[in-house]
Amino acid sequence: MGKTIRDVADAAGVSTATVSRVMAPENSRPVANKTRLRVMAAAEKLGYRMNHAARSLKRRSTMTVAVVFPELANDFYMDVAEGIERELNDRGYTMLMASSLNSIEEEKKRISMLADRMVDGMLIIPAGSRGDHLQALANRGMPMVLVDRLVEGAGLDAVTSDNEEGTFLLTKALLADGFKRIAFVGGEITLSAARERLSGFARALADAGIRQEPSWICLGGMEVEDGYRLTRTLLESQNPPEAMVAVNLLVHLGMERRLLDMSGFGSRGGAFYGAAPRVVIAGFDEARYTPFLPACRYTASQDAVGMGRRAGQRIIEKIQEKKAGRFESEFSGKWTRAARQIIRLPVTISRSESGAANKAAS
Amino acid sequence: MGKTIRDVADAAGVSTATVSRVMAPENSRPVANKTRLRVMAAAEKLGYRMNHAARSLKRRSTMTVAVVFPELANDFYMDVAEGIERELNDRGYTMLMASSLNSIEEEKKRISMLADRMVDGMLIIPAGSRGDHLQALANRGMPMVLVDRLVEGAGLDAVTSDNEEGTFLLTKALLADGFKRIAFVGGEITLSAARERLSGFARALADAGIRQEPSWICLGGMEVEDGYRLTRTLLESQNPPEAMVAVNLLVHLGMERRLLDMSGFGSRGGAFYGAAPRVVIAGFDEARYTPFLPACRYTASQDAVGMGRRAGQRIIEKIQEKKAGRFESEFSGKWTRAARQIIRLPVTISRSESGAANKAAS
DNA sequence: CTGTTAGCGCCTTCAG
DNA sequence: CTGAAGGCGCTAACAG
Repeated sequence: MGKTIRDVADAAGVSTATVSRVMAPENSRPVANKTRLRVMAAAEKLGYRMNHAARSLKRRSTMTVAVVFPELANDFYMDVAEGIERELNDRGYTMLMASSLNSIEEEKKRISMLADRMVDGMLIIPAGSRGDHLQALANRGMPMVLVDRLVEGAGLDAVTSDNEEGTFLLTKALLADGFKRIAFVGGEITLSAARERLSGFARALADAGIRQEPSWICLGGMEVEDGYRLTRTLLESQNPPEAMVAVNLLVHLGMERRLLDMSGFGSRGGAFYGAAPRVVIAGFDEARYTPFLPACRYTASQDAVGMGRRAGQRIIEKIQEKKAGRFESEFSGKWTRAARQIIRLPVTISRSESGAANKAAS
Repeated sequence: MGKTIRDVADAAGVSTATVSRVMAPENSRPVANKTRLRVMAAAEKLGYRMNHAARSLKRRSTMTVAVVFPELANDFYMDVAEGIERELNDRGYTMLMASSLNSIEEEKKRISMLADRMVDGMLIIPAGSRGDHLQALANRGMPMVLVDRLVEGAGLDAVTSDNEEGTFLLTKALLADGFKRIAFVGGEITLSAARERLSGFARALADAGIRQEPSWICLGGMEVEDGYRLTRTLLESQNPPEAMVAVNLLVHLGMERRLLDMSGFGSRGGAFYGAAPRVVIAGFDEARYTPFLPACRYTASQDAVGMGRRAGQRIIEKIQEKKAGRFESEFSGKWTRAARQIIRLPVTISRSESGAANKAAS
């Protein structure tokens, strides 16, 4: 069976308290160097492994942070995840990941299950725009920070991108290229990121003194299918645009897919995108395959890994603030809650160098 | 502070033992229905939440399974992850995910850290082909099953795809289309999946009575860059092939990317892939963007989610076998280790309906 | 600097 | 069917 701290203590000829102090240098009294070495040797020899359940029970802390994603199979989120994991690991924490399957109900379940597991804090990419359950948990003392998306009701910390600026730059770039008839495609308007992106789009048009054509604001959804559906409506209308801004990469994919289908390849072959309306797309997010999206002209990319790292840092800060706060409150009864903090990371825009229709058009 | 089982017991006028039995119906003595209801009501009213650390300490089981991936930002693995998570959740387990960053050293660290956390079992997609550390942990009693990739030294259970059959079918399809000069591109030969795929390729050629041209076996790596690099060598050789089988999707992407560059778009424009050698690719794995890969003609797709579910089932089986086994051994001193089990899921092959070069060529 | 002691919250025999 | 009692392995006072 597993060796315990008792075994090590006996083997080293010290008390369990001393072993404990050696095993937890961070927040413990100092131990004489000689003793420490003796203990460590004994532990090594016995193959002693800490029992984290016992430690957690006593310390009321698991050194674990839960991260809830709307879905796992998503390039952007997984880059964020890599960032979070690195940051957390660097600081001695473990990451617990879960998926809410894009459902608020699932999100609630997962979150309460994770809370029961005594995670020290939570990083959430909300599945929806309602955040009462999150707020409630946070108010009951769970350190929490939102990632990528904000939520209604203004209490929670967050780290996200400067979405508004992203679409602003994207749209400006299209305008600079001479496009005037520009549409905005996709966007679950209940999601903060979508609203912000639409807003940046509108601002760029306004800046250029261009009136928004209502039929070119094609909201509705953040998935591949949505881009596919909306693009058809848009391009088959009386009044099609000559350029489109995609709310995210999935919608962008759907749009490209529609263009591909409209080009008539499925039935009769021909030049690539030849028979399709010549439309250019500027899109949010980037991936290894964006060079192959023929209509893609500009991309705005977020620093996903950076976002993860930043979120990791922030949640650890909050966990430690809480620990300190608890100490304070036991001591003096005071507990000053820190102000809400929303961190926005810059996005970088770049021209797609290898899009096909793109090049053929220029 | 958190309510304890004691509070509930008092509120319901019963003993803590009874509350405990109500909270853990699975493996406990029966409780009178009236009492049960009273206890549940009290728990509800107090907002009682189980302390899992305490339960784990006592039960020596955390109802947690760790999953170690070589990397998180990978479509295929994350589909597997979704499958695992669903299965685990359905059975009351929690998934702990970690990334080995494609490094065996990191893998070792993560695994021993996770083992310390008292996970009940582990699902591993090995970072490399050496598995001594895995084997060792398994021998010390940790339930473990490999996913996607096998490992040297033949002790560990696994669930993976029928890789050999996948490339066999892919290659056969190309042959049926009349291609005879077929290359195999990419593959870290230390990884079982790569070896198996190469083997399927070779078998298809042999079946067709075609001699393998050594210079068309372009091994080396599983990443985008590898496909990019290898394709150049291959196509600029004296003796280029007319079709290529890609070992996986990342390599495939790199290959397409090279074709794109060789088509001369970067510098002079022209028809899509027009100036590039006309080559067709058959690749392993599929994604939402494969329709946009111009040279792609066939794909062999694995059931990633199914693989995850199967792996989840298998590890739970092993965890329960172990529990039963422990009981046995206390009783009679016997512990029959079950035979090794390797589960192979079928792959399905399909023609890429919308590849561009593809269509133009036909 | 080190040892003694008293639990953390829950489960599980063993009695009743 | 239910209650009483003794830990699981570790930590955090409090003494020495």
